[in-house]
Amino acid sequence: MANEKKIDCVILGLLSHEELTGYEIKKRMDTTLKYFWSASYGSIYPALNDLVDRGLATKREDTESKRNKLIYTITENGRIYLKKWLTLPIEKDELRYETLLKLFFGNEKGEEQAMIHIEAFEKRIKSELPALLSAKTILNNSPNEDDTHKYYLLTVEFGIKTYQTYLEWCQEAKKILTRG
Amino acid sequence: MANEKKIDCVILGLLSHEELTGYEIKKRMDTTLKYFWSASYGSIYPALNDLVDRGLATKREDTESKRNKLIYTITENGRIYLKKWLTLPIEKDELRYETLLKLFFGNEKGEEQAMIHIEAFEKRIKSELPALLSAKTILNNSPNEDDTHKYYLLTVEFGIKTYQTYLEWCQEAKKILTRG
DNA sequence: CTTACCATGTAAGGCGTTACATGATTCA
DNA sequence: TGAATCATGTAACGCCTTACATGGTAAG
Repeated sequence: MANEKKIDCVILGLLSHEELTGYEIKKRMDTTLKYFWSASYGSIYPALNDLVDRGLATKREDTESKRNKLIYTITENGRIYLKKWLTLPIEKDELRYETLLKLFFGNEKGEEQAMIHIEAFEKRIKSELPALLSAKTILNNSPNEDDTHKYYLLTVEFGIKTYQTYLEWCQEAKKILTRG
Repeated sequence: MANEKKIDCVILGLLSHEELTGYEIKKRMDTTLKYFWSASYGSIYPALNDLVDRGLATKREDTESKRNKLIYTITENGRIYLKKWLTLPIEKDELRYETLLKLFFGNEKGEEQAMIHIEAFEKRIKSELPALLSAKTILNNSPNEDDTHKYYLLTVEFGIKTYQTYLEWCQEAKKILTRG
């Protein structure tokens, strides 16, 4: 019962909110979860079939749509599995920023090059922040019966706060670079 | 010439500062770099031998120490390789926080469980922050000839700022959880 | 004298991405 | 009618961690 694969848990988590196709799961990953998690089709589709095999989800064809959709639903066992995982302590929070790695060794190429990386970073963060801010507005204006929005808000708030701090750091970093 | 493996670049970066053994490289990873990068012996030792095979580093036995040390030195080609990598645009900055994942699906187990995860996160951050703060003090009081300390400071500053923000978020998150 | 740490490595296996392969539908 | 998007999947491959294996040295 140990060794819960993260990909299984994310998918079950998403399915605990609503029925979804593999394609839709990928979309959630790329929008809602992308600030703290990611996954590719190459891991999602096999995982979905695996979940069905283990009785944690069921699969059915969508008859209403014209498209060849396969809709996945979480089962009672799937919900139990998810809940169990949720109570386990966090194994790993990992941050892997190539930007910081290159800055750390920045003396080898000098200030100009370091500045380029900082500015690229700043640009990316600035471009992603609006989506988070609008998500917050939407969530605050649409409370829902179950508390899903509240928990979603927790992660959005994390994103906003850290991204704003990243931008402050960019200013500070440029100052450190150009002084001395 | 493309497809620079990150592990090679980190090692070359560390070697660009000073000669090191594989064991010492691992130590740097676990202290200095751990806030934004990590690697295990299982990737470090093979990578080191590979770097030697490709002429990017040299290996020699330490005759002075009583221990069986293998000291690695970056070569001129290694330095060229490193510099080249430093000029390439960042491919990926990745954050993968299981804490946020579990909070996102938190409604399934409720407030109490979510609170446990937030407090565990808070505790971890609080325990790691002092090392960053003391690193900053040390770096500010020991400027060096080459600018390595300045670039190191950039990443330390990033760590301090984000960790402090994480702690602020913890307070905010608890408020969001217990209200409404 | 034994615990902690120094020190180097390998093998198996897990996990995941990338690239490929295919085809339907919607929209301009 | 052609591009974008919807939609599902597989195969190859890469990269890394975990666990194992081994032994020396320093310190209490």
